[in-house]
Amino acid sequence: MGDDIRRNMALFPIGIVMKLTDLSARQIRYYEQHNLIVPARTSGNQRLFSFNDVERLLEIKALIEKGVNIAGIKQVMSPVTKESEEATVLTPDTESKRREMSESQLRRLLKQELITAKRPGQVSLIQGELSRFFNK
DNA sequence: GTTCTAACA
DNA sequence: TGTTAGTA
Repeated sequence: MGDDIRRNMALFPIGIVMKLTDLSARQIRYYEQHNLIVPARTSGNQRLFSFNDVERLLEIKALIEKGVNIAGIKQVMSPVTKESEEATVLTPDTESKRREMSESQLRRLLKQELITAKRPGQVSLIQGELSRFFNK
């Protein structure tokens, strides 16, 4: 994937990201403090977001709207890793690798369900279930 | 005019 | 989370 460089290119300032994601600057900065996103900085210390950052913010927004708190989002979203592929490949222990695989698959499934679930009647149920795992 | 950090009548 | 203050 040589296209990654484009998606990771830091391009827009927070003002544009606000319109793109419909999130407040306060929220965007807050999510950064919790390492949900790691935008680049200009020499003047101003944030520069990439397409990847915007996508992550949109996922975060979707989860927030589902009633998931920061703690929950941290567990559902994969941490900001740039060479996650390498880390996985370099794992020599086959067993631990399998365990990590199933865990990441679980996270992906859960995230998909959270973002997909759109039925009003089930949202509250999902929120209730999530609180058992994430609220602590 | 925009963004940044820190803080709260 | 909003919002305001004082800068850069």
